[in-house]
Order: sequence, then C-alpha cells, then structure tokens
Amino acid sequence: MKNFNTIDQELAEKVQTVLVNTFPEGLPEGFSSSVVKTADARNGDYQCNDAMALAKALRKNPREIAGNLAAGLADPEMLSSVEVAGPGFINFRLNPAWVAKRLVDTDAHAARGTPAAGEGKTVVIDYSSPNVAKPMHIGHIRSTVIGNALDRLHRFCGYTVISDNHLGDWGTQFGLILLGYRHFLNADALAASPVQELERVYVESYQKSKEDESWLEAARQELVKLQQGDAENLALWEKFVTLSLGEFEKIYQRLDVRFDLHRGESFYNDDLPGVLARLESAGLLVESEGAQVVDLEEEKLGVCIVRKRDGGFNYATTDLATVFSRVREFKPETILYVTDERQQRHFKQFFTVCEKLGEAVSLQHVWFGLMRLPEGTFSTRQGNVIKLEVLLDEAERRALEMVKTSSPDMPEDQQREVARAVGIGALKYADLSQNPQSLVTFTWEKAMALDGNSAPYLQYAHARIRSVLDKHAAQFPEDDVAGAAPAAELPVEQVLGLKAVQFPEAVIGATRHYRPNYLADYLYELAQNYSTYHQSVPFLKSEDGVRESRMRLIRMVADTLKTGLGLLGIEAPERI
RNA sequence: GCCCCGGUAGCUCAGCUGGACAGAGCAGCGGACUUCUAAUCCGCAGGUCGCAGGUUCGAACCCUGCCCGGGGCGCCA
Repeated sequence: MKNFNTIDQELAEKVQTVLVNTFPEGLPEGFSSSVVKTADARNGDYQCNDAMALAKALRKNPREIAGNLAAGLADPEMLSSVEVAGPGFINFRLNPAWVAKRLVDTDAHAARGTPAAGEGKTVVIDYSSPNVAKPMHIGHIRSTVIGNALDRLHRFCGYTVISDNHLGDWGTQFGLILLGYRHFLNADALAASPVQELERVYVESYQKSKEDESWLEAARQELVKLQQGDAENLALWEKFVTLSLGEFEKIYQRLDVRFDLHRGESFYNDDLPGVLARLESAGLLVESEGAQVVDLEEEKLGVCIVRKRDGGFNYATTDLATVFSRVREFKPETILYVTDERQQRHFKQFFTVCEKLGEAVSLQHVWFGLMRLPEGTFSTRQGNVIKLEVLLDEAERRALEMVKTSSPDMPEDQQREVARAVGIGALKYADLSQNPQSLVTFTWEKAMALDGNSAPYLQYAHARIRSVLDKHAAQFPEDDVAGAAPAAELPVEQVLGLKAVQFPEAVIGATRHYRPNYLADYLYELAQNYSTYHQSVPFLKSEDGVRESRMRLIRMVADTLKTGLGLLGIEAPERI
C-alpha cells in the first residue's frame, strides 16, 4: 500500500532539499525546515518561515534567502503560487487540481492518507484504572475517554497498542472493606447494585475506624491475612473484583471502550520483592526513617518510598514492577499513563528510578486537569460525586428529547439508538475538544452541549451528507459518483477539499502531542466548511456532471468525518 | 516555604516546536427555510491575551519578578 506523507511534511522536505543545495557550506546545527498552515487564507495555504531564522544564523538578508528559496521551490503541478511576503515569509498556495487528485488518492487508502508513523512500534497505554469496590464517577471519565482516543489514534497510525486497565485492586482499603462486608452488608442491596453496596460498607467501615482504634487494628489484621493468602479473605476479595469488573464493563460497553488487558495492581504482587532486590543490587536503595527509599533529592524529587516502615510495599513499588513486566513482555517503545494532574510527582519519581535502572522505554505521563464542580472539588466523603452511570443516563435522556422534537417520524427504537450515540458522543466530545491540561469545572450544560462546537454538530453534518447521498442515489441511479472527480470549481469547494485533504495532519498532530483536541478542532472546521457549502449550492438540482462531482466531494467529507469521529470514539449515525 | 499547572470577548474555551491585523461556541442584536435535515447558514457587536519588565526583525507563546486560582510536597493511589 502506498505510504503517504502529510502535505506540510512534504513541503518541508522540498524546502530542505533546496536549502541543502543553496547552502553547500552547510546549515546551522540542528536546523530542520518546517512548513505550517497559514493562519489566514489570504496569505496562502501553507507558509515557511525558515528564511528569517536562517538569516539570523547565517547573517544574511532574509528576503534574499526567501527569494532564492521560492525560485527553487516552483512546482506548477502541486503549487499554484510560491510568494515571498513581509520580512521573509514564503507563502504556498496549492493547486486545486493537485488537491483534488490528492483527495482521490487518499480516498482509496484505508487510513485516508495518514502516514503509518507507528509501523513496527509498540505502545502500552494505561488508562481508566478505577478502584475496585468503588463506583466510577465523573472523575473517571476524562482518563477513560482521553485514554481511549489515544488508543484509537495510535492504532490508526500503525502502532501496535496494548491497552491496559490498571485497576486499583490491591491496597490498604481492602482491610476496611472486608470488615465492613462482614458486619454491615445488606444482601439485597448487594444483589441490586453490588459496587454501590461495597462502597457503602467501605464508607461505614472507614467512619467506624475513625472513632474506634480497635476497629482500625482489626482491619489491618484482615489486610495482613489477605496478603498472606488467607483462603477466606482471598475468596471475598476475588468476589469484590469480579463484581466490580462486571459493573465497570457495563460502563465500558456504553462508552465503547475495550481493553486488551485488565491487569490490576495485584497482578504484580509476586514481583515486588524482586523490584527491591534489583534496586538493592543497583545500589539505589537507602534506608530512611525506617523505610526503604530511593533518594531523588538530587533531582529535586524528594525520596521515592518502595518499602514502608511496616514492611509493606506501596504504589511506587507496584508501578516499577509494572514497567519491568511490560518491558519484558511487550518490548514497547513507549508507555503512556493517562491520569489526573495530582500524580505528576509520583510519575516523575518512578520514571526517574526507571531511568537510573537503565530501562529502555520512553515513559510518558499524559496528565489532565482535575474535574471540579462549581462549588469546589468533589469526593466520596462529601457525598457530592456524580456517578458515571447517572451521567450517561442523563446525557441520553437529553439527547432523546432533542431527537423526538427534530425527528418525530423516526421509529422509536431508532430514536433511542440515535439518542444514545448523540448523548454519549456529546459527553465524550466535551472532554476531547479541549486541551486536556486545562482545569475543567463540570456543568451539565457544558458536558451535554448539543449545539455549536459539539459532537452533535459533527454528527449532524455527517447525517445530512448521508441523507443527500441517499436521495441522490434514489433519484439518479445512473450517476457514476465513484468515477467522478471531486468538485473543485468554486472557492467553497476548494476550501472544503483542502480541509478534507488535511485530515492526516490533524491525526498525526493529535497522536504525536497526545492531544485529541487537535483532531476535534479539525473535524469541527471540516464540518463548518461543509455546512457553508451545503448552504450555498444545490446538490440534487445541479446540472449533470457537476452533480456527480459534488456528490463525490461530499461523500469523501462524510467518510472523513466518520473516520475522525471514530478516532475520538464517537459514532456517526446515518440519520440523527 | 518549595515544585507543577492555569489566568485570552459577558460566560465556556481554541490558539498545534515565537510568525503576518488574536479565533470559535454560548449569550446579545439583525437577516435566511415553496432545494437536498434550520441540531444549520450569513452578518453585526464584543478582547490593555492577569500585571510589570526583558530577549527578538517579530511574543498570548520564551526569560525574570509580582498578583490571583487549582494541585502536589515519605510510608494513600
């Protein structure tokens, strides 16, 4: 299969070639040419700013460099103009005929012209990772939705992806849960809503431990028994895990999220002593205040505790074991961790330890801003959490209201199906369309926006095209759409065609920077361009020849929208 | 006290290795459905990019200081 290059990259390579020829004495150390999209279409489609940077380094006149460069870059087939402007900008305008051809070429390609940047590379993505015995709430949605988009994006770019749900299934809370389960359990409640009941007994047990020292001690004993493999506690623990996984799975199905692995912390339990031994033999282990730690003061990261004073291991130890195991088993180039911002220091710590141990893997913490409520942070103990299940229900309910008013003739089961895709899509898009690192304050209104820059806007554009295409197929069964060249006569068509052909740049950018919002922005612009087009020309009433070309163009736009939404984990129904 | 983020239009946010007069959505105002989905489109209005310096041909973006908000800082994860 043909391997495509993105347009900006293709132009940058042209520039590089000309530069190497123009400056046989060599370019500045570390210099590599770059071409970017213009901010303003009046300046062209792409621009190169290298002349200014080079002028400084080579002590030459930027306009002169730009002039020479522009002359060497002339390529009438691809570029309708190459012009020098301002202090030394080189502006490129693509030839609409070239764009149209490109469109056709990429249309035949499974990844719509996206380069296989990840060919031969493996990436492990660790995301979602809820705690066993606690219901998932709105705090989990960002990790799940962003992690899943990164998962899809990487696969699309040719990476081998191992998605792993690193469940919080092992830790001190289980002592309290075991005790609470034995004393406070309501069997009916457990049957009705297992995880909610498990959480309830945990909270009750936790509260009792606050006022009753002996209760806390008893919980510690239960934990020790569990860790030593006590059959009864182990069986209960397994039950907690199974029940929780079952409930999480319902949420994941609704969100269309699948994992390759569900390896919780407990999976690495037997490896923990080995981690310590390895640190020991690497000379990194130090005793401090009774605990075993790795000293990271030099890196200004404090100390990383790998064995507690009481002899127990903690999360840093588990995370190290997890890295070792993943590296051994999957040989990944990169491991991505998608969690909220609070864990930055922890990740820096154990990343540094891995580096000291010489682990040959790139560890990346993709963190996102913590979700807050308008009245402040939320927590289980304050009782102001919004459960994920409730959130999904509400999203679908609001979408259904809208579907019923806008498509009253649609059969009811289809209305529900559309409402599901639209409601869940809106929710996901709300998270994916902004910079992950910005703070987010949860509001129902924002999370479930159904107009403006929202998933339903994109889904609507897509469904409109499908509807036009279906009507066209019914009215003009003789038309050869597949054989028609995409329309590129009118300015609106050229704008739309160019946007469509830039899809790979958005995908690559989103993947490389771990920023799904780059793709979301792009798709929104594509849908906007389509909506303008839809408004300004007739389709079914356009003349023979023109009609097929327009169908060809919008069909490709629809496919691009659908593919792009798919990469964000959002469905694109045929009708909405 | 130290470290990490954020501060852009009334509100919610983009702004992709510094680039050409700062962009959307919502809300507001004015227009467009006897054509294919008006969940739409077109137009108007709205900003000292937290503040003050600095680097640069060029700064919302880089550096320094300060102000405000969020988070983190040894045995929770």
